[in-house]
Amino acid sequence: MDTADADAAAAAAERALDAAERLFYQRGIQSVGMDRIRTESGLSLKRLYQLFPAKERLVEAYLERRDERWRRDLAEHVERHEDPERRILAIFDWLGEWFAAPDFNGCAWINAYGELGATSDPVARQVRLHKTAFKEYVTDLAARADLPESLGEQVFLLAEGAMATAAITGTPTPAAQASQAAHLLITATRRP
Amino acid sequence: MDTADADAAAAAAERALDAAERLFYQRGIQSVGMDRIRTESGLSLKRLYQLFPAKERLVEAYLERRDERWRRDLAEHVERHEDPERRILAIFDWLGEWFAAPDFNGCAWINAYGELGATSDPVARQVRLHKTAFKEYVTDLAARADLPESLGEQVFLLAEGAMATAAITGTPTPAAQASQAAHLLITATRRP
DNA sequence: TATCGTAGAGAACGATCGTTCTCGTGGGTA
DNA sequence: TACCCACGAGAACGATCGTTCTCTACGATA
Repeated sequence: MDTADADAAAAAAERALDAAERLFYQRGIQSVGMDRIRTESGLSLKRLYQLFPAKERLVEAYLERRDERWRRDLAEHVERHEDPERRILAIFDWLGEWFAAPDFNGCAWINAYGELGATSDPVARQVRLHKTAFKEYVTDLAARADLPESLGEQVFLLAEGAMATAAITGTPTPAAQASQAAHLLITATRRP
Repeated sequence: MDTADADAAAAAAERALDAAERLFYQRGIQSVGMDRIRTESGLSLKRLYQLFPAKERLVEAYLERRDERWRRDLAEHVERHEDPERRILAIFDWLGEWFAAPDFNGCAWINAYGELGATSDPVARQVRLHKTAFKEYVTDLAARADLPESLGEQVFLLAEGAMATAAITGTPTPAAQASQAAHLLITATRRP
């Protein structure tokens, strides 16, 4: 049946992406071979290359799927709050929980850019897409709180700095520090 | 003569590090082979391995030498200003000039951590050393401006976010945005 | 001048990696 | 039942990379 084939392919792609995400995020992209992904996913190498004709495509798909989930999870957390200003600060609560998770290993896109941004245009493009989407989400939250776009951009920079620093230092404290800074910026910007 | 040998070795190491820095910073570490560094430096492979017994050592030395120069250049720029608060903002002027340079390719340490932080302890250590030194410099500037350590940490996060974002977007604007945020934080923190 | 040690140029080695190919098997169809 | 094809397992291939080895030439010393 045609739809059964499509279902099987989709399920196999999910399994491939699950393994790829676990390995790429934890150990970096270049240090994980396709053989390892085959072992971890249980798929044959032939099937893997049918689904993703090159490793680069698998990397793209990994970043794309993670982007959707990452931004969805963030939005779900943020929208548990009603107050528009509180929603901005909720970003940093969520980041703090993420930083403290045992498998936290920094921002997947900052890492991927550091690793392949200079050599792979598709990867660089995927990173830019994610970061502009995240920045737009933050400036959107600012606009809904009657705050200028400039504040959204500043909060975005704080979030980026917190992610980079939490990865390198291995502590979740940058989230709280960035939250305090965002709070100060909001109150300083609120009434000019 | 003994000292002549030492001088020659030091000069050769400089040439190796010059080539390594140019190539590693621009194209990433893993995508540059030792053969390329040999060609670019004009040194023989044997001499290269006498000076740096493994590629990892050359990477360490690259990060270490760049750290010294980066922080020295920053300090020289900052200390052209007398006012302690102005000195903090001068960080972002310097970052803005750096971001606009034609060969800017992000923060060498954030990039190196994304590429090798998970697989190379010496590299991860070198990145942590650089970032803690930079953070201490910023909090020191804050202390000299009678501002709390928390402000220094917030300014540090803004600088990190600006570096990561300038790399990914390819524009120098994050420096100005971070500078505005730092200015707001300073005035909001100055009188409680 | 004859010799010895050193250094450079580049071949060679062993490992790894992305990708493709071969082989064997099992299930669906006439 | 006999045939065919699609798939999985894993070997194989070609390229690359870090590192070492070989060979040759040269310069200092007795």
